Amino acid sequence: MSHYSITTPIYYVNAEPHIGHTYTTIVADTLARYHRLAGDETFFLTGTDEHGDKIAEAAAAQGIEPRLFADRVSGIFQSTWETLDISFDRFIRTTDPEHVRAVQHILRVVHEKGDIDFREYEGLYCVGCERFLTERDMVEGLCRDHERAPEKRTESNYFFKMSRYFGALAEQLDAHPDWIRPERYRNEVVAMLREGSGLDDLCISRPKTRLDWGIELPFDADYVCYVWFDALINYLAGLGYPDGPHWEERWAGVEHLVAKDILKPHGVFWPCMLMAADLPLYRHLNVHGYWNVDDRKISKSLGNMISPLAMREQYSFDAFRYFLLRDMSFGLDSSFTEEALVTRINADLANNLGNLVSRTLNMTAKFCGAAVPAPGEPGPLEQTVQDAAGEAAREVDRRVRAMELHRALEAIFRLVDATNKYLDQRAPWKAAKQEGREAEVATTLYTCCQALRSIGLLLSPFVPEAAGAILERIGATGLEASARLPGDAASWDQLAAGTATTRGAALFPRIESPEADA
RNA sequence: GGCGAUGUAGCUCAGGCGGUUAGAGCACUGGUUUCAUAAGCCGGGGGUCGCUGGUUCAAGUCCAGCCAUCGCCA
Repeated sequence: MSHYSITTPIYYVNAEPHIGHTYTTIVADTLARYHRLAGDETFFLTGTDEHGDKIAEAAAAQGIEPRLFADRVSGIFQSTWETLDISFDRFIRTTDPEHVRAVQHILRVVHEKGDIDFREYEGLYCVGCERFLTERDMVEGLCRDHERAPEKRTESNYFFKMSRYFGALAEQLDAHPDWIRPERYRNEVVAMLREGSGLDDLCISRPKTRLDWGIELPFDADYVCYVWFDALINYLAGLGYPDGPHWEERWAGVEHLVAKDILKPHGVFWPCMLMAADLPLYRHLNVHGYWNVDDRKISKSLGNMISPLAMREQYSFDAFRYFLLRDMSFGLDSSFTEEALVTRINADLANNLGNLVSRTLNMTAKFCGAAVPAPGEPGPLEQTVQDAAGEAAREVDRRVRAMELHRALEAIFRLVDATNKYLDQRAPWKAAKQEGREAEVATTLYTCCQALRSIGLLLSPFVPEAAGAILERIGATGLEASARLPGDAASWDQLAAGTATTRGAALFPRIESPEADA
């Protein structure tokens, strides 16, 4: 039994779920569902990141405790994913006791190893920002945000001596070219590690006098752990580290999924931390691009964040899922527009897939008594459909494992096209009007039902609800729970003749008014 | 300023180690069908493969320079 674990980043609770969070989560969900169907022992981890000054400030602005604020927003994330039927196995919060314990455990290990230093430094501190400023925070010596002069201050903090692992990290990147993928992001990390790129040891603490909303350092009660050293460890804690029953197997098969903005922490900090803690590295870091909306960056002020619940309300969540998975080339940026969404839904889901389901089941009802017909001997045309199913199954498997979900969907739709074409070639609506061609009609519709079985299985990780409906209508209810991919999607003669079929309403109705606004 | 990525039909993208008339989907368009969600199926138009120069018998495919866009770093 091979293990497969997939993680999303833990989402920072300073915003509610939008298209960016949703994309990452859907990709992870699709991968998790695929690997479960492929027979892997699968674990899907997501959650929320809740510490830090931004949350402390946001809570203060509302006059509530940080914990309460975090509870609220974290609750929104969790319930949103539940509403959307995201199949996560664990929703971890950085405020969970297990997480706190794991962070303190790693801190202790790395500290005892001598990889954490206490250093005093002097810098320019802005009282308004409550933090030290860097060059880029200042304009003509003044704080960019507060337009006041920062004051010189000294402070002491703990530093993770990360730089001592840069050599080993560079070797890892060299030895495993696809460890960080797509390649463009691997190249960026390689560049970060080159001499003179300015990457240095990592400050991992804040004095409690300045920030107390965090995890206390186990070796100094005056400090809390800061940002990445806290957040990244969720990946271990969520799998059961350090003393849960399965964390080692789960960890051995772990795949991280992140957007490109957090490449550095995941591509550099995290592997260095793991090496310092003498833990194995993750299997892959998979990096995707940004969704722009109407060709602009998403932002609170523009109000173009795109709520997944609103999309579900308006188009069905499967349709939205399909669009996101199909229209973004994994790794590249992509643009969301309502128009592109509607075009996709109509062209692929309504015209090709939905209509195929509809015409197949209508004719099965009309000509075969609403039951899977008993097929006769398959001819060469039937063979082309079966071949197309086999090819789709193989290609989907390859593409999913290479993180090319958009290409996997493309492959499934080649099977849909092949089936539509086959149906036209056989034209059972004509044959049904002629004497003595009943067997041919039965074979034709049986072949279409078989193709729908393959399509339904292959599609189920991508659009679970719609795929389940397809299988249900051809009398294979729940098949996706027990099937094995890719093999079962290519196997033929699996439908029992006589099983009742259902016509059902349009799976994906055409959307006629593209001017609708979300 | 340094490093890197990208630039292929109106749009979104494919095009392992260079080799017949450069591909797909969408969009557009001609035909056809009626089982079906006015969907399907058959056919068609449309590209100086960013620009310039070079290597080669042969280059979107290799090299150099330039332009544009973007990213990372400083």
